[in-house]
Amino acid sequence: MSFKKVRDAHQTENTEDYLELIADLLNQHGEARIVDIASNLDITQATVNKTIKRLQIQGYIQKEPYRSIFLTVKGQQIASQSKKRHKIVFNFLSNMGLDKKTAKSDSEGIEHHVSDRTLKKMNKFNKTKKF
Amino acid sequence: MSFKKVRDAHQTENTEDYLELIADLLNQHGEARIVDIASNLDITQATVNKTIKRLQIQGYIQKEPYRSIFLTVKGQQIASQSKKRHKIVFNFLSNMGLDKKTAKSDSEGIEHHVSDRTLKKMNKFNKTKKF
DNA sequence: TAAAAAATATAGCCATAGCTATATATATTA
DNA sequence: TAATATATATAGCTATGGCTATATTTTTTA
Repeated sequence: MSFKKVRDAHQTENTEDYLELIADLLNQHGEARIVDIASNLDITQATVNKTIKRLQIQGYIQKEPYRSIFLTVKGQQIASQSKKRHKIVFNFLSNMGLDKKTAKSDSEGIEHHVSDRTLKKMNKFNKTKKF
Repeated sequence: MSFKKVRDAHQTENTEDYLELIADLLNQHGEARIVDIASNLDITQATVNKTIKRLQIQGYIQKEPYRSIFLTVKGQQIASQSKKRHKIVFNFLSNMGLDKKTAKSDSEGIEHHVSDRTLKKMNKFNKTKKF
């Protein structure tokens, strides 16, 4: 038994949640502000500020002080992969017959722990309704 | 969008991994030692020692210094619930047609993020091969 | 435009989970 | 039984992600 993969996933999980959300905010409102991220994630602005700083250092986002947030190419790639995975998992859960709320909430947790292999199966099922 | 549930799950995730593993070790070898947990989780004994102390303080395990580990009733309950969830998810992934290795690895990540509602659907599918 | 409100930033705190290095206790074996 | 090996414990470090309180900057509005 090895949980190393699970732990590694955790390291990137928060990053993926942020980047996916930032991409959504940029699409929906043209900008992503700390205050919006905070309210969406239900955490304080101070916490968001700190994480944003890390994401910036790690090269996922680009930002000037007191200005709103943009994704780097690296950040966009992660965000779009993440979004894609999220959609497949959400659709799969929905196709299983789960209500929207459950599918939404569970997919947010599960998306980070699904291998490409499993994702492919889910995707195939979404399209053909067969495994 | 709210990731609060995801974060709450994280808090208990490591706890569940430990308790499930300790239960397995107790079943298989009659005792659960720090050294075994460390090798199973692929982390150092020092880290295990620290976490074990937390689990003890939180009332999940019972332990004397330099002695092996036992689960409290509270710990046993968590371990068995966790094991049950894990099995359902693993079987579901297997039934989807995934190989054992993938099913094992993905189920370890997914088990902590699956709601009761989703679990029921998976269980039903495992039994009837239909949703 | 000046005052008030909102957003952002910073400092300092906590808990968790990793690590290495080292000390101590227990078990094994020569 | 004494020496060695193994297991456990502790100290001290890092990074992360929460928090509150407070400062600063930007935006809004009176």
